[in-house]
Amino acid sequence: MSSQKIQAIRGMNDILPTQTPIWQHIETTIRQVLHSYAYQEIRLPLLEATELFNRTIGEVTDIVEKEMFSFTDRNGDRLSLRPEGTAGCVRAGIEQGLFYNQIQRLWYMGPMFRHERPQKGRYRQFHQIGAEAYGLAGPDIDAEIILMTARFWRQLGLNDLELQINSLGTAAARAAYREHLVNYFSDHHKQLDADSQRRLHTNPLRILDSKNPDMQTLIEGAPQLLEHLDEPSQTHFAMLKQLLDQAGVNYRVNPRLVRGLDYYNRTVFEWVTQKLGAQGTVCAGGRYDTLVEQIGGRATPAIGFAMGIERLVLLLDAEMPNNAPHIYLITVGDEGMQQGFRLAETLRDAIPKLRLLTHCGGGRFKSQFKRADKSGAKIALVLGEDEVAKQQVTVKYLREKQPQLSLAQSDLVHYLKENFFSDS
RNA sequence: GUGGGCGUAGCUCAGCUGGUAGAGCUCCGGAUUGUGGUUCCGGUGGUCGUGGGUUCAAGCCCCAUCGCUCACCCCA
Repeated sequence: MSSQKIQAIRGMNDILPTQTPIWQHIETTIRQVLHSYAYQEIRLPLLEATELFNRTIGEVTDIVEKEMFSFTDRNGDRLSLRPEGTAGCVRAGIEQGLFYNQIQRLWYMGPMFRHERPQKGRYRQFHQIGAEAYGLAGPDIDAEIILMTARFWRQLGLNDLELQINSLGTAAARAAYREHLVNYFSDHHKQLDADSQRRLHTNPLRILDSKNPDMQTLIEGAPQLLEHLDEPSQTHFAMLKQLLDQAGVNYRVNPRLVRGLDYYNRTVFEWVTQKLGAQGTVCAGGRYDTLVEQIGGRATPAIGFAMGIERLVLLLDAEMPNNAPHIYLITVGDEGMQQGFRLAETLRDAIPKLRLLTHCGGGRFKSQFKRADKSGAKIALVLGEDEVAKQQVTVKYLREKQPQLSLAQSDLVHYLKENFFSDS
């Protein structure tokens, strides 16, 4: 590779035709489930004022300073490519009055951008599908959201994801717990690794997430958030678990499941897999009752989640739906080509579901049949000199032992409908 | 930002102690003048990521640099 060759931006991937069928399959499946819960699509800009993200995640300086795609436009405004969907959704909801004494169940889908070092399942442009419910404070909507995600995996045929849930309580309860935790880890300061000593000052809850094996016994002994929950949060969490139990959804309460940002409260959940290396979270969600107010709206309870499509693609890679054409049309000579085009358009008019690939570029029968085979088509239609002269078409089966046959061109639509598309 | 692994044909990769660049797949053509998939034969395709150095000689050794990848950090 010459260094002058123009390449894609690091961490931004081309999704090639071999991959798009699985993307389409995931998108349509998830969309269908979202509609079955009566969630409504919202489409939002990819670009927002940097200030919007500063307000929501501003307390974590690393994210704002290093991990967003931000720039100054010609007017001198600071803009950022959206690193996630919630901030823009909340902004739009406030701006358009969607939250004013209203309940909203919304979903979105699209690319997000994070300026991080790429690794497996983690890219600079990645794609999320998310859903958010506004205006509901109770555990019932938490359960609805989680049940909906469980249905996604059933519909997609993913059965080895684990649901982990936890409650972070209220901000006040968490602040109190945070003090307990800091005291505990400070007492064992010498056992903390360098990263965790830093976290002690920046985000002590994150120490619980440490991957360092040497830290695990210390973490086991740490005070647990669930034991320091305020009473209403305990009730809320208990009811959520009851609703999940009733629905037959399995889960594991993971007391160490925390969030990097402060605006989360009460319910948090993740669907995780062991199959994707270090990036095992396929879907993550939680309640953020203070976020709307934080961005400048009236206090509005909210819960939402987002899932990474790339990770679903990695998990579902083996089972690609078949998008091969049904029919490959072979023609020889100018007359054949002309009749072929007319015939092809007639077929597409008559059978909208038909995937018909018309040979282009000329060539002899042999090479055209080779391409017909490679295309994956079930049937080759042949229009050579003989057929043209008789207004016929030859039907040859490429995948099964059946003698080829010749039909009048005018009978072809009937023949195909009869044998392959009886329902259309 | 930090650390490991890897850059050789469109793809997957081999290349010994430094001695003229290889295979499989793909693609094109032929065996078969209107019939694919199996088989056989032939062909196209390379600045060995890039730049420098050592050497009679570098894909291989040394330095630098770019890229990919996995992990750490972070995780909205």
